[in-house]
Amino acid sequence: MSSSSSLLSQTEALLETEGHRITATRRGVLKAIAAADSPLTIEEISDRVPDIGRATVFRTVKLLQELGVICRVTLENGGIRYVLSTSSHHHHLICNECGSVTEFSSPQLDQAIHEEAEAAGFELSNHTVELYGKCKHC
Amino acid sequence: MSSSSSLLSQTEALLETEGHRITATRRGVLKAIAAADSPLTIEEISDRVPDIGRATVFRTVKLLQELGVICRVTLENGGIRYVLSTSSHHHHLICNECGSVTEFSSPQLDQAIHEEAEAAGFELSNHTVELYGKCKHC
DNA sequence: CTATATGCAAACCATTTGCAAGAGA
DNA sequence: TCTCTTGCAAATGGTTTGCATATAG
Repeated sequence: MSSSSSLLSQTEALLETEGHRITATRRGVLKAIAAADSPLTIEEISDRVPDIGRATVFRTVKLLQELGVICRVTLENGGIRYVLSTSSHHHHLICNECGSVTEFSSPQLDQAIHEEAEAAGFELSNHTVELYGKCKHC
Repeated sequence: MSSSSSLLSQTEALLETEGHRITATRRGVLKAIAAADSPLTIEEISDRVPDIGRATVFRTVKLLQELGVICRVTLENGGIRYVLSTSSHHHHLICNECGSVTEFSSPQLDQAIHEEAEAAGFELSNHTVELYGKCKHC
């Protein structure tokens, strides 16, 4: 389908813009994350690209994160996982049972956040919202 | 003032209820966190209670977290810090400059969150909202 | 008195780093 | 060709664990 290939080419363009090289390794790691239906730990990513060294997986994940292609998800128990950022701005619904993560965006929510920040004299640069619970399948 | 002493006695009651002992160590760690005006890393907590072994600081922080007396704050760069949970439900304004953390609560925000969860058929157990930026003092 | 909590040091484990070889542009 | 990237292995550093001792109840 076109969405995944556009993700790849978007990322390649981004890499180029930022002065990084387009390599099979980077494509591989990105594809592994994109193919998963839930956020992966570093170890899980590593398992999906056995030919790539662990150190490189760490380096690549950090790079993709800096580029905003993937984002870090903190689970309720503190565990760290990575998912594709499908939309530029969104929040997460994280299921404690099956570990699935659903993205959503809510202008209403964001408005409340901006109002709150303004009321506190806070200059907002970013924000995260994570909802934990049980998804409709569990 | 009475608020800090009530925190202490509340915590002691909680410890007792959950079958844990009230010790000078636990009081010390709690006081150290309570006295700080911004969230502390494990190391910073440890520095403030030099007589308590690092391993015990880890154990105590984990315990206080389980009891809901303190909560973990994830910084934008991934760093982990701990603050007192002064109110049962709140969110955080985290300053990237000075590291200060301000708590706030917003019924409006929480309502938007609940609506969003409901719309997704999600059974909410918990949620976190972290706003990153620059506080009014910076 | 008995079970829990603590300190210390060793063990663990995820992540980072240095360096030489490999690969993109 | 020249620089960026990767793999490997070693170093690192934060966190956990085992066990003997101390202490709350």
